[in-house]
Amino acid sequence: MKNSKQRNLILDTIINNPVHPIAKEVYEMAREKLPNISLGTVYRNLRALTESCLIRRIAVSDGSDRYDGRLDRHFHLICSGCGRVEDVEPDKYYDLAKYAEAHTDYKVEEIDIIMRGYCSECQGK
Amino acid sequence: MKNSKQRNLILDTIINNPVHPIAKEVYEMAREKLPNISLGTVYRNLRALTESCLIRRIAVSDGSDRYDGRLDRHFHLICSGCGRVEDVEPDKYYDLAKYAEAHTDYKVEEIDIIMRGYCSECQGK
DNA sequence: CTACCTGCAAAAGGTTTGCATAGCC
DNA sequence: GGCTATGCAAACCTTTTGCAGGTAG
Repeated sequence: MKNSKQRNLILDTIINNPVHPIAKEVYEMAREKLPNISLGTVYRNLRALTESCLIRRIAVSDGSDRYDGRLDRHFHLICSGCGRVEDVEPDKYYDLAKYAEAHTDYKVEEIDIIMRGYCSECQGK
Repeated sequence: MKNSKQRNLILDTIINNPVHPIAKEVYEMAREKLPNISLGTVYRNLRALTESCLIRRIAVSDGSDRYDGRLDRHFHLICSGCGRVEDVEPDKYYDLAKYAEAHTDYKVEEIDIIMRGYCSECQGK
C-alpha cells in the first residue's frame, strides 16, 4: 500500500476521535483539513484500512457502519436515546471467545459485542 | 396490527428456518407459497415484526441485515469461510449485561454478540 | 365503512466503481 | 517511469415510500 496524505488523514481522524464516526462524518472531518478530499476516497480508504486491520468496522444495524480506531478487545454500548456510542472495557476475568470455542467447533477470530440501552442522561426522559 | 396472510407467511418463514435469512431470501422463500408477494411488503413486514419484537434483526456488517426468529438470549457465530450463521447458547453462569451495568451507568436493554471465525469444515482450507 | 395492508414502481440512502489525472517510490 | 491513489460522477444495491386498489374487523 502506497503512502497518501488522504489515507493518513483518514486514519488520524478516526484514531484521534473517540466518536466512532460513520463514513460521512469522517468525510466531513477530513474536509476541514483537506477540502478537496472526495467521499469516494474516504470510502475506498475506510475499506482498505479495515482490511489491513488498522481500524475496525462496527455494524450497528441502524443506518451506516461506524469505524473505530481501537484495535484491542472491548465492546460498545449504544444509547437508544441520544445515539452516543461508548467503549466498555472487557471483563478481564472472563473470555467469551474461549467459551464459544469450548462449546462449538469453531475457531473464533473476531468478536463484536454491541449493547443497546439508555445512558444516565437519557434514563430520566 | 391487522392480520394479513403475507405477514403470517413471513413470520412463519423466519421462525421455521434456522438460516437467519436476509430480506431477499425471505422474499424468495415466501414467493414459493405466495407468488405475488412483493419485496416492498416483505421489507415493510420485516420492519413491523422487528419493531413488535416478534423477530430480531441481526447486523452483520457485510451486506444486508439478517433476521432471526429466536427471541431468547443467544449469540451468533459466522463462518468467514462459508458464510453460515450458527446460534450459540449463552453461558448460563455469566451475564454480560450485568457486567456492563456494573461498570457503566447504562441501563442495558439488548445485546448483540457476533463472533466471526471458521467452522470445522472451513478450518482445513 | 373505515383503517390498515398490499403490489407496483419510483425514490432515497449508502457504497462501490470506471475513468482520466495526479502523486508516490 | 510505472503503478497506485485520487477526484468526480455514474452505477449499484438495499431499503423506504407514494399511490391506487384490496381486505380485515
